[in-house]
Order: sequence, then structure tokens, then C-alpha cells
Amino acid sequence: MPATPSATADPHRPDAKPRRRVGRPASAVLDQEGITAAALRLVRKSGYDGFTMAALARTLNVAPSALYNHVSSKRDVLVLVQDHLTSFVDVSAFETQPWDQAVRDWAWSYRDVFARHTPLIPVIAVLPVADAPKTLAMYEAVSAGFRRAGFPQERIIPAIVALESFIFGSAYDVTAPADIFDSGSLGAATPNFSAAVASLGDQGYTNQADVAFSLGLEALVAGFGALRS
Amino acid sequence: MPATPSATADPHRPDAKPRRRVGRPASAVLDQEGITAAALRLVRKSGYDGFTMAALARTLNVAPSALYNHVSSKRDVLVLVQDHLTSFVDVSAFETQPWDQAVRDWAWSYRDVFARHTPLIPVIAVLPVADAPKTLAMYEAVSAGFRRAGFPQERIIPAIVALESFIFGSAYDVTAPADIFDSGSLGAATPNFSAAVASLGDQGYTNQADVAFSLGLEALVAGFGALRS
DNA sequence: CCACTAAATGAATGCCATTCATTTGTGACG
DNA sequence: CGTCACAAATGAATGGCATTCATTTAGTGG
Repeated sequence: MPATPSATADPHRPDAKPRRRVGRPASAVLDQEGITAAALRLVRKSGYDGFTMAALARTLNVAPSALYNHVSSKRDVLVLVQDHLTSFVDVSAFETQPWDQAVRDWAWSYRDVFARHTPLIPVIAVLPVADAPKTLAMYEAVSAGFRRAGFPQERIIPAIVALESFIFGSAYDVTAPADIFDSGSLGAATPNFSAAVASLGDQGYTNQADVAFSLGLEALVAGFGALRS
Repeated sequence: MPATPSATADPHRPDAKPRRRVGRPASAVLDQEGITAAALRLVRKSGYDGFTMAALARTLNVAPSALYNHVSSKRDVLVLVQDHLTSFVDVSAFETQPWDQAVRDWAWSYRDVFARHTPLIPVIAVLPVADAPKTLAMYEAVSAGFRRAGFPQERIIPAIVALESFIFGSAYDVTAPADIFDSGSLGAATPNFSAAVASLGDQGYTNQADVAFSLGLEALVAGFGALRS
């Protein structure tokens, strides 16, 4: 039975000094699961700017170099976090709902999860699925839903990829500042754009991001729905 | 007449030593335009990994600290590069083609430009338009095209945002490795996904990215086209 | 003519990911 | 039961990075 990684960390006292003597400890302090959990906790608390290998090591009460016995790089840790987060994406609707509603539920859930983790998007987008088992499981659930809905085999992956691209791009929108469309002093030179922006009213940008996401998602669902046989 | 930034750099000889004496030079060596051009050249040659303030300074034959008289951070340089690149996006079809074809031409052009510059996407996606005049000009041209095509004012921005989200996400796909969907040893556990992947044949991934982009784009064009009055 | 400011240098600063030598414990093999 | 390979920790480098600051020099406005 491997030691639970929290066994040596005491969250009550902020002593935090790595008071462990040199050499292999009696029972292992670290493992990938513990590193992943600590990384996610750290990101939630300090954001991706505050997420450094040194800070991660500190929360685990360990020297930074110890991490490299379990992961080979910081990117490796991000991959672990990414895959873990993917398990929070809700694919259950593919079992319980008609195809179009299942896609909606999945897409919103997927966007919401990664809107809080946009620095992972460049990592996910080019990550081989073999390196991320939980992500692969999500694809399997979605693919199965598409097949049951009558999609021709060779359209399933392109449709999922297109949806995913839209989802990733939309995740960034959620985090954009509210005044992103204020043209400032240049507004006079862009009458059409400015008028279009003015017609939006002054809902928060998150809401605006939701409007755009909904609009695009409905178009994709409608367009792809027509492919079913 | 300000000095052209290439005047002091000799691309024939790789001497490269910043042999300039301390103190303000007779005529300014740097300006934002020159920095932007050099940054783009550097990125094309060395990629975003090789793009450091020190390397940029070296190509300009200048000490790194000199850059900070003209930009306030590395991010600032990236914003300059981003805005410059946006002027390469082709919006001319909005003047010459019917709306649907104009959107296609613009979207493909936009994707192709930023597929080679994906590290800029996190910057663009949350950048206020007021900080990027050429980007603003692109939005104006696109907005005008949508208005002329009969879009209701308040749908124009959401539609453009949705298209842009799809475009940014799709730009990442272009750069993904060819074997991104190989499930390796886990393939047995994901029959639906594996079958869908197998049905794709073995075209390169760039082509696969094009298939997905085309599929999604057509769905969005069709869906948004229905909004016109 | 003089003060101010702009634009360069070069020397720090502090942070970061990563590597390496070293120490110590564990488990497998003979 | 001993020893030997390996696993897992420490702590001290290493080299690179963006950025800052004091300093120097040169134009510019009053």
C-alpha cells in the first residue's frame, strides 16, 4: 500500500519547511496521482502564473528536484492536470438524451471546464490521445453517441474535431475583459463595427460570450444533424 | 526622416557585436515599426521558443534593455506582431463576393495566417481591440460585409465572435502531430472511437484538419446565413 | 545657454526549469 | 543473510530568462 501523499503534510500548521533528511524515505512521499491533485489545487489557488515547479514542490513539502523522479517536465504535469480535468466533462447525456441535446450538454460542460484553464488549451490541442486516457474515454463516449445517432463513420471524427475547435476558441472568450470591444478613440473610423457593438447593450462579457457560444453551437448542431442517415 | 532600422544591420556579415558607444546615438536606432518587423523575422526563423528579448535585441544590434524604451514588455511585442499579422488576413472578398463566399475566403485566410502563430492566440483572444488598430480594421470590414448582407445589428458581433472562436481553435489543429488519434495500447477499450479513426484513411493530419475545418465552416455559414433578413 | 527628456549601454536582480552528485532505504537474488 | 541494483529523496549547481536601474550621451524647448 503506497503512502497517501497528504500523510506527511499538515494543512493546519503553516510550517512548510521540508524537514526530511537526505536519502530515500521509508515510504514514498510522491506519486503521479498526488502530484496531479496538488497541481490542480495550486492552480486553483494561485493561477497559472503562480504555478511553478518550486511552488508545487513546496505544497508537497518536498524539494523541487524530487518531482523529477515522477514526471519528466513541467509540461508533463500540465498533461496530467489536463487529463484529470477532462474527467469532469459531462458526457452522460449521450446515454440519456437525444443526439442534439447530448451534444449541447457536452459542449457547454466542456467549455465551462476549460474556460477556467485556458493555459492548458495549447497543450490539449496538440496532445496525442494515447497520452491522456481520460480524454480518450471522453472521445469514446462521444463517438459512441454519434454512431448511435446514425452518423456515417468517416464523418464522426471531423465533426468532433470541429466542435472541439469551437469549444476551445470559445473558452478563451469567457475570460476576455468586459471592454474588449471598446474601440476608444479609433471608434469614429469604424462605423459599422461600432454600431454593431453598440447594439449589444451592456450585459457583462461572460454573458456575451454565452450568446456567441449558443449561436455557434446551434449552427453546428443543426448543420451536423443533417449528416445523419 | 527617422533612420530605417535595417540601416545599421548588415545581413551579409555575421559580426553582430553591438559596437555602439554608451549614450544616446545621433539618430534613433529603434522604433516600434522596426521592432515589429524584426520580431516577425525572428519568429519565422527561430519559432516562438527562440523568440526572446535578448535574441530580438541581437538581431537589432542593440542591448536588450534598449527595447524597453519602446515597448513595455515582451507581451507588448507580441501584441505588435499580432496586429501586424492581422493585416495579412484577406478581407477583400467582402467587397467582391456574395456574403457566404466572403465568409469562407476570410475564414480560411484568417486560419492559415494564425496556424503558423498559435502562441499568439492566447494573446489575441483576450486583447482589447483598441490596442490593435489593424485588427480593428479587419473587424470593420467584416462587420460592414455582414450589415450589407442583411444581418440584424445585434447578431453581427456574436456571429463574428463565434466564427473567430472556431477559427482560433482550428488553427491549433493544423499544427497537431499526424498520429494524434493513435490510441496505442488503449485502443482496444475504445471500439467506437477507434473505428471512427480507422475510417479516416491515412491522409496527413493537415488534410484532416482541413476536412474538419471545412465541415464546421459550412455548418456555421449555413446556420448564420439563415439569420439574414 | 541651460534644464529636460529621450535613447542608448552595461551591470545587476530575481526567478525559473532542469540537472547532477550524493545519500539512504527497499527488495530481489544468490 | 549479505550484497547489489535501483528507487526516491536532498541540496547545490547551471544557464537562461524578462525586467530594472544607474549612467552616459545627445538632441530640444524655454
